[in-house]
Amino acid sequence: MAVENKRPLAKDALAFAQMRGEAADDVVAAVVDGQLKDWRDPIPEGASVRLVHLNDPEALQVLRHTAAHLLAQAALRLFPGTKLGTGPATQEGFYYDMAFETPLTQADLPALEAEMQHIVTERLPIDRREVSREEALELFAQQPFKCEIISGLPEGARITVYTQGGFTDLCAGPHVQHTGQVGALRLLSLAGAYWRGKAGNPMLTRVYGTAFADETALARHLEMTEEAKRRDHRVLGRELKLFTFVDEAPGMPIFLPNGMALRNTLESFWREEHRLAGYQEIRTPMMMNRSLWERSGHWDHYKDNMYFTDVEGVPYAVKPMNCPGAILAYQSESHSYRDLPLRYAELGLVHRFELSGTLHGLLRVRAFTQDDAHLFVTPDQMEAELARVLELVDHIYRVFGFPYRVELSTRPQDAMGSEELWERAEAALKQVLEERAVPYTLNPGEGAFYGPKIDFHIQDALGRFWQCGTVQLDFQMPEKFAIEYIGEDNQPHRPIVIHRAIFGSIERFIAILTEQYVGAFPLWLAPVQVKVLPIASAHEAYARHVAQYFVEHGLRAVADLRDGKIGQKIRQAELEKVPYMAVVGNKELDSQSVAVRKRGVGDVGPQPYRAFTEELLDEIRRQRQRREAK
RNA sequence: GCCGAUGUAGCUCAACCGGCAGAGCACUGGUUUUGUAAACCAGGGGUUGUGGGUUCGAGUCCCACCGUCGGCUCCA
Repeated sequence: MAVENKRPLAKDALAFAQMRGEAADDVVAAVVDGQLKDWRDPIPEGASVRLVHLNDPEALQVLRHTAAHLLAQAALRLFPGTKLGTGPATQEGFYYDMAFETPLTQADLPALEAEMQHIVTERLPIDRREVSREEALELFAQQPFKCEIISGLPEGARITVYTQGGFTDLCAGPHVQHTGQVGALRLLSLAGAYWRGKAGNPMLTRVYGTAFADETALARHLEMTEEAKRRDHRVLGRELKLFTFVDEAPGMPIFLPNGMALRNTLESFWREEHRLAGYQEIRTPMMMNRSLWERSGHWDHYKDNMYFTDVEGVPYAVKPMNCPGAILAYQSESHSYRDLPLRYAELGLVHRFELSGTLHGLLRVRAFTQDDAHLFVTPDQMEAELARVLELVDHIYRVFGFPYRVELSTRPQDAMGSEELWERAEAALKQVLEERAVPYTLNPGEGAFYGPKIDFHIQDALGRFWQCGTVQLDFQMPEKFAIEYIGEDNQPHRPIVIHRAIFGSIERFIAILTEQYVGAFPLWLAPVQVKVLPIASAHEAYARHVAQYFVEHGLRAVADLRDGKIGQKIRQAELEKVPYMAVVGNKELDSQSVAVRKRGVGDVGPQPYRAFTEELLDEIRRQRQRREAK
């Protein structure tokens, strides 16, 4: 039943539009003093107002929120007895979490979508009403999840319900004027989701969909989703033979020669940058006696994510982190304050047990290599050293051209150590960020168990953010292991440890690189940099000679000596996304040259192969040292 | 781990209501000697993820386990 407003609202956005002599039909919300408001909200005297029309960007979230209500309404029409959870709009569309009496399957989606379309054509007006808590509880007596939400609302909270046709939902809004304004919608997928996102709660069925003002915009969005699939690093990883996964080692990638070439390039670049930044490389054991992990606190705080084994009755743990090993390295000799800051870098392969459902290609694995480092510093050096780390992170990310986002994560629930030390550590990280004017967001309660951290999230080509770099302050490990240095006063002092990683995990970084470049890696990273393609078997020896010359001069080159036509060899090299092809036939043989073909461009003309080599080497140098002019 | 889906040749995918497991690409052999995105002919390749069950008969139906995919939770 439609609900009438007993008292007409003061002046709402529609009235406002009419007052200004504008069309009000397609007004779906208003931005009042910078905040998105329901069009039904009264507009206070003197506020700054911008009307949001159906085709404005802000309208999308309003329209999608309404689409979620359409979904709930359709579900109740088709499956009475369905219990409703919540149904918000998202970046990409909307979803609604519901508990169905019989499990919903993919096959039910078309009928559900058709019912939604039907409601759109009904053009049902959407009315809002404010209700008391008692009234709300009565209204949703059949909806236990809604009752839970209502009961959880703070005293005196404004409770609103929206009604369209016979369907009423508890909702804070905003919503469009009538269901006909949801111009184009599509149900996409089904998933399970814990009620209120808590693992102990019942699992609801989440139906995902998306909605737009019109079909054209929807079609464009679906096309972009298709495009996104082409960039998936798992697909590209197989096509380009970078890595593979086997059932025998879930979540543990096998790096194939191409992936290994890419990886080695990243690692040698990383080693060089760290050498210049004053780091020394170490390597620590893959597994160590369990007692070490008991001492470090990992046993208490990280046991569920670790792998264990027994050798001759001695319990061992496979390392999930590199820090204890680095501490042992530090302890191998006594240190003076003159040694500090001491920077131990380690490309450390760690194993972490992750729940099976969370694995995702190279982005989420159970075995990965952290480009780790542990910096041992005096309290005085802490801030300068943190600043140096931020600079190195920035420097390395610039080479890849990634924009990144910074988050400061603070004390978690199961934190180790005193509150006072935590506060000091958090203050130090905050200060360094603020001094350098790095924009960051606060992530309360998300720190590591031994200290707060600054995380670097890199956006992939599809706009998703992944945590890569991390800088963590640790006052705990030095205490646990009682490490020290001799100060100027000839007395022992406790150093502070800074843990940090820049790629984060080489595996994850490679996944992001792959998606970023759609597999077409820049020359310096490409697994095969140049492929020599002989026209006919008569040019085989020359092709081999040229390829060998490339290899001897530091290029990753191969010759395609198969019996086949040049067109076929080119096609294959293009599909393999090899940056350069060097075609050799009679002309090239006579002039000691190669006919250069550039990936994605085509034939760019002949060149003496020696000069071509120099050009490639130069291009590689430039790419590897790319700096943004400051 | 949880919810749902799914698993056929190295890859992408066929195989009706339960009735002889197939194609393209890739691979191997041969023919061909080729000039900028796919030459031609032939051949090999499978205990249909694993283990049970139903049935005269299972890729197909049922159960369990494993992997994968989409999410949730978690995280580099």
